[in-house]
Amino acid sequence: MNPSRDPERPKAGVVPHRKVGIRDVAKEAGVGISTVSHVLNGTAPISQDVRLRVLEAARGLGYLAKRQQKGSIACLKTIYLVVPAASLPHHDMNLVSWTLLRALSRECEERGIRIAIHAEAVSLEAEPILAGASAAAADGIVLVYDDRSSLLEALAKGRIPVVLLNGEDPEMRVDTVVPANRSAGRLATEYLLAQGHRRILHLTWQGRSTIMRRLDGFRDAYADRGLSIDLGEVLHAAGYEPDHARQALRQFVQERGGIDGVTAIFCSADNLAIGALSELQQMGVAVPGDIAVVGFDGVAPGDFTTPSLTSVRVPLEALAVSAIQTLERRLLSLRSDHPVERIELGCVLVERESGAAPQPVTRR
Amino acid sequence: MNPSRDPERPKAGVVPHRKVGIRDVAKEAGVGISTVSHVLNGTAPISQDVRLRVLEAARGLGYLAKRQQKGSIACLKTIYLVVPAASLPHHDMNLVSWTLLRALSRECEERGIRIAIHAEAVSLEAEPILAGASAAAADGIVLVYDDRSSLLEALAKGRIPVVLLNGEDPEMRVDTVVPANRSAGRLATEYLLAQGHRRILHLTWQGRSTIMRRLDGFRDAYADRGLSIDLGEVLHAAGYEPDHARQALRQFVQERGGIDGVTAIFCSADNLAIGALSELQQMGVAVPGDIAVVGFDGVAPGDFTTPSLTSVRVPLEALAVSAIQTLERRLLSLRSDHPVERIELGCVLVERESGAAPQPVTRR
DNA sequence: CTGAAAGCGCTTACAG
DNA sequence: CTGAAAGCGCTTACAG
Repeated sequence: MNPSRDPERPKAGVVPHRKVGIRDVAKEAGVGISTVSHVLNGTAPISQDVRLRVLEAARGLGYLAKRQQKGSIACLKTIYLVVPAASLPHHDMNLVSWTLLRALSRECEERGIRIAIHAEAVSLEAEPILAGASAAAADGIVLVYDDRSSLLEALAKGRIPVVLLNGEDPEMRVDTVVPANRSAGRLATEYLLAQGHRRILHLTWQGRSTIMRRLDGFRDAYADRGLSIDLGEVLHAAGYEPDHARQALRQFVQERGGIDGVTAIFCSADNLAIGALSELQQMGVAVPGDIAVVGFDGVAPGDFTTPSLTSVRVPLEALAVSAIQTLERRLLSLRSDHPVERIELGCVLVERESGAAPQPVTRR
Repeated sequence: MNPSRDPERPKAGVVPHRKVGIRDVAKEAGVGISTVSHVLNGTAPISQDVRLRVLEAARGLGYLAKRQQKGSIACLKTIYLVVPAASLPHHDMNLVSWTLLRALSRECEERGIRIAIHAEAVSLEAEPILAGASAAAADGIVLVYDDRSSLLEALAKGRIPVVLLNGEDPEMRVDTVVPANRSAGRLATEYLLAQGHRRILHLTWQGRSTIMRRLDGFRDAYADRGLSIDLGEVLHAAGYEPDHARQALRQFVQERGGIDGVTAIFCSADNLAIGALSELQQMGVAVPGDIAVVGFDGVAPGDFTTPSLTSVRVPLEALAVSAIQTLERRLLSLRSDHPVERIELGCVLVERESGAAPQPVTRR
């Protein structure tokens, strides 16, 4: 109708909110300025029709989001970021960390939050962390990966709110934000089971609590279909790098005198999947023809490998945003007795070549 | 200093925000009105000292919370509340439901959100729910307890956002808010283990997925101390009422020809604990002298039983608030691809008489 | 780094 | 149920 509008495009992340106001929304929705106000505040009975039109416009223009954010910024000026240096070097795990940290810093930049980074001595200890956070006048601490119980215990006793990102606190002393690892592990496994695979190898490593949840999900999927978990097989690599996967797979084949009936491999990290793919290729095994491969992380671009890698995508951007929001909420309700929160964000399976069914069983 | 002030009392829930404004905060903090604005928006470099004073005042007066809420109200006008009628009658489970639903309706009232209740035919079916929500012009659906996979599947396909409260969706199709059952089950068990108990009976029933997580936590606690889970014992009652607990316990004693070395009972609901207490009393067993008893829910007043019941308190009010907030966030980010959220809220152990150590082992 | 004053955006009686 | 106009609260140059 109105030719001069380039209509609603929130575009996930790139919100162009130069200065959207209530008047823009009114114009967009074709109503009066006060009507918008009434809709937004529920201060007058508005017809369903107009109400939805206004909300639609407000959401589309990013006004709703803008208004939402306004309240929060207040209390969070500086965050103290604590990351084990050990998680930074190395291959793709690195890519995951890197993407997560970039998302975190982007979100902070957008909101004008300063980030102070904890310079780690040898390993992360509570005292220097708390001292550092204090010195940096930080309003909150974002702790990534390291979820040793003693560390969490000590940090929780400090006066600065802590959010643990990508780690687990089974004793719930600090707020936590993690991908729904267990649920996603199950999802990936079920994807393979639905294709008819029964003997699936779960290739993983034991370094991190969160990774073990993917194994839990692997087992869940079998249990859910009433299948014996003994049909599946769990193989622990010595680490999370492609070479570790190769070694583990090679040894497995050696010990069993072959692939031992396995028709699919579900890896707990893309890195491992990359290693598995190359080892399989070397063994002359066709993927996905002979063996299907599914990864986990979904950070690397899809055509990074041949065949392209079917993988579970972890919502790293959303995790970063959620961590900040959780910190904000905690700051907002300080001294009130709001319970500790654990937030899990769902992952989605990105279907590409490596995990495809040998023949189209499900559809056709 | 200022004699006319009745200082900050956010008082969890009963926020008396008649009309707190930026000027109230300024007066409270003893600064200019624009300084407050600058602190809240980060629009000028403010000294750490003044900044903290202002934030303190803003939080204390409930201004921060008020401002936070403002943004949200917009999109959520009506919620469609779906509760299995079967969960409403009966004893204490009832008390739990009742408290949860009251918290939900109080929160909605405070925010001017209308609640439309789904009138259930025989059992909850997706189609009539979606139709009813549409007819009620609801902006979102709050589904309580019922987490059958087929129901969630169908509801997730509707166009109205759904939040599942006190239920589980392992496949993560809808946003979920639950108490941290597993973590709390572990907490309660660890509390008993720390007192020296080794042979603990977990008295539960199999009706609900969320309740089974408390059993998981029971096992976690043993595993965490490197103790064999065989030391513990799991007893499934036929239902969640006190009588079911009594029956189950009686049968257990009969079969084993005694209490079989059990020195503590961890019940997955206060209701069961109440039944256990009365059965133990009838058997002439002293609580906590001979056997310690710990419940789960923490809704009933502490002196409801003799001895008073040590129990895990589930944060029902916070759960209700969180469910509404989750719905709001979903509405705010509609059409953007924000991942599905699962939120767990931590529970705390309320120590009273029934779970006390026979002799002070831990302290002294 | 802080505040007095001008100005703008949103809210709020009120009319239709 | 909707909008024009008055008014209030918060923000924003700007001075010190």
